[in-house]
Amino acid sequence: MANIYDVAKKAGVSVATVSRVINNEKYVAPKTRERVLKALNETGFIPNANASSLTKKRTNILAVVIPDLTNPFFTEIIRGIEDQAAQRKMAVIVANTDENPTKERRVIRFLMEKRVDALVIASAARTTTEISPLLYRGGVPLVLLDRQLKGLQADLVRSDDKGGAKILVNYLAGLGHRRIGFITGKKGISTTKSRLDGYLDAMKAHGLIPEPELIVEGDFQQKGGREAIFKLLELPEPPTAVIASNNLEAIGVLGALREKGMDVPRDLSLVCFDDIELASQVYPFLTVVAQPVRTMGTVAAQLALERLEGEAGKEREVVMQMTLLERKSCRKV
Amino acid sequence: MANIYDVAKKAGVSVATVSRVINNEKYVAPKTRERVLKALNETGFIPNANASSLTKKRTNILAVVIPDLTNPFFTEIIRGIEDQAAQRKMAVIVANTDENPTKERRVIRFLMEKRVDALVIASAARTTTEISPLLYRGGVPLVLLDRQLKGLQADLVRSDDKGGAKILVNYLAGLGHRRIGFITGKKGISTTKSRLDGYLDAMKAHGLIPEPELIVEGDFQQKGGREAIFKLLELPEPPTAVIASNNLEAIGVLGALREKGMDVPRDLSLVCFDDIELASQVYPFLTVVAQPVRTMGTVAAQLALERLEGEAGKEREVVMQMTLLERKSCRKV
DNA sequence: CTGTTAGCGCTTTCAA
DNA sequence: TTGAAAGCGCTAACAG
Repeated sequence: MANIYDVAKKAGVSVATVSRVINNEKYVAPKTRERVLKALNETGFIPNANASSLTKKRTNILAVVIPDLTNPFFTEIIRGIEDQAAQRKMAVIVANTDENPTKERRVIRFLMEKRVDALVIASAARTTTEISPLLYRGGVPLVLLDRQLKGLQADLVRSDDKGGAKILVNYLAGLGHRRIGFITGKKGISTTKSRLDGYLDAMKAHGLIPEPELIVEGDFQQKGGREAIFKLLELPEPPTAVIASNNLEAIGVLGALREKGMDVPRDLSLVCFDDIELASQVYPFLTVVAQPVRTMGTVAAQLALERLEGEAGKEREVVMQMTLLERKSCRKV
Repeated sequence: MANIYDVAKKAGVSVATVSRVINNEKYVAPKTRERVLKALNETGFIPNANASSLTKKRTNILAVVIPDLTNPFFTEIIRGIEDQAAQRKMAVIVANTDENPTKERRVIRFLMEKRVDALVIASAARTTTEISPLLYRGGVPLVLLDRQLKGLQADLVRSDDKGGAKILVNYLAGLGHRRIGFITGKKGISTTKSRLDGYLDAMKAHGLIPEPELIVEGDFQQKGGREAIFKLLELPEPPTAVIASNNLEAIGVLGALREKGMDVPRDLSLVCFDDIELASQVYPFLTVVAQPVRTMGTVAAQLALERLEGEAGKEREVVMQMTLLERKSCRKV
């Protein structure tokens, strides 16, 4: 492949001039520019961004690290990030960690080695120490998305998880449910805790004792939802309603219930966090509390890019409100 | 940030030695290695991959370019690609083009500048010329996914679109439908044409004249499906069944129908290409022909990486079979 | 306006 | 087993 010297030779100028043309600098005589442009075309030159980033100390990459690429919650967020990045001429690259902290470490390491300019991450890590040394050393603008990492000095964009849980409990209690089961998220993730806390608070506020047996651990995946609901159904006195800590868990529940020949909402009421837009358009079924996903993406990207452009100062936290989308997965009791 | 010289100084060795340790080469005395490792740690050194790729001429990046990150069809494929890439220690980065050829051009250009090692792409381009010069110049192993680009010398992994269309028509005809509408995909995309061709063939095979008015242009997006179904419903004699060229179009149709107070399948039977796994688990509704998405991803990655490892030879084409998933969106007539 | 030249951070001969 | 030094392809003073 042609390099800048080939182009320079062909155009009869120095590499500096070619560089100027490539980077659209002024102070190149129109005629010279033309000759260079011609040479550029003839050689089929494609600049080596790795070389240039070596001197420029900029890659123009905004990296997004998310735990599950097949969860529409995250892909919608990415759209928001892309919108914002495009405006600043930054390229977005996406990396997936599969909710796997080890994989996440590798991915982050990789991105740091590539010297990406900024990082937006919904972390699968349970403790700050799993990734923070890497992050600090990199010294890259960092925005935490959806999930907080305590002690990590970084901007944070999240939703009001506690509030969301309360909305859900209030809704179910309003329908007359008293035994409300709760499937938690993945252990160690901040949203898992907040959502559970919100559930506990709201239960108490309704005078309902949240019995430990009603709370089962999940993993933010279908599998966890599936296993959790089996446990709940085995209870001497099973819940009449269940809250899943995210959309995928709810789907796991639905699948398990179907196998058992049970019907939602006839035999059990079900709600969860996070919408699945496509599904709800196919058939508006699942009642959920939704987050303003796209906006969360935009805001996260904004924060990251502001830092890049030199905004110093203390880390900021942006909290979004959740909204109840009532559909048909619950019944009065 | 520390560079290799800082480490070398701290360890009291030359940069060459440090480089050897970083890259896990042999012929480093155990003692020396230890000292270097120590210095590596103390400095918090993170190698600059851009610098190393300059000399190594390898980035260890497999790039995936897809037209719609929110379409589960594509995200599932990515999973397959990731599986395969992980085995070869390649990192996967994903870029989204929004079905926009211009954006796609920019994205590809960007990836070529970054000198990614291989490219898997479901192209939004309508003509080869839109992107091929770029691709050829880059000289990068290239695998086309789902969508063919005629004249582009590249491996191809796709499904039997014509066959899928036939399955769908046969199914509907079997239910007694004779006026079967067809919403095409985005103009200029290979799958759009193949699916339409399959529809036409199959209709004829059933002795049904595929009237032009029954064929409406879509765009592989919800919007297109929505607009198309409005047109079909305005027909003097509307179809009793409709085939959408992909999952998102079908969802657009469903939304439009709901607004009109129409019910599927009571008032209209609906089928489409490509499954939406999550949705079908929430409520198994839409009857579709599905492609073995995950496998398509793995195969695509395999082909790409084989080329990278020197496999020369003529371009290969892998064709997958489609499967009918019968659910509840159709009725007998 | 243009060219020369010294890096950017790392790898890779080549000698020792 | 180790180090010196010449690149990899580009940018950024600096001088002219």
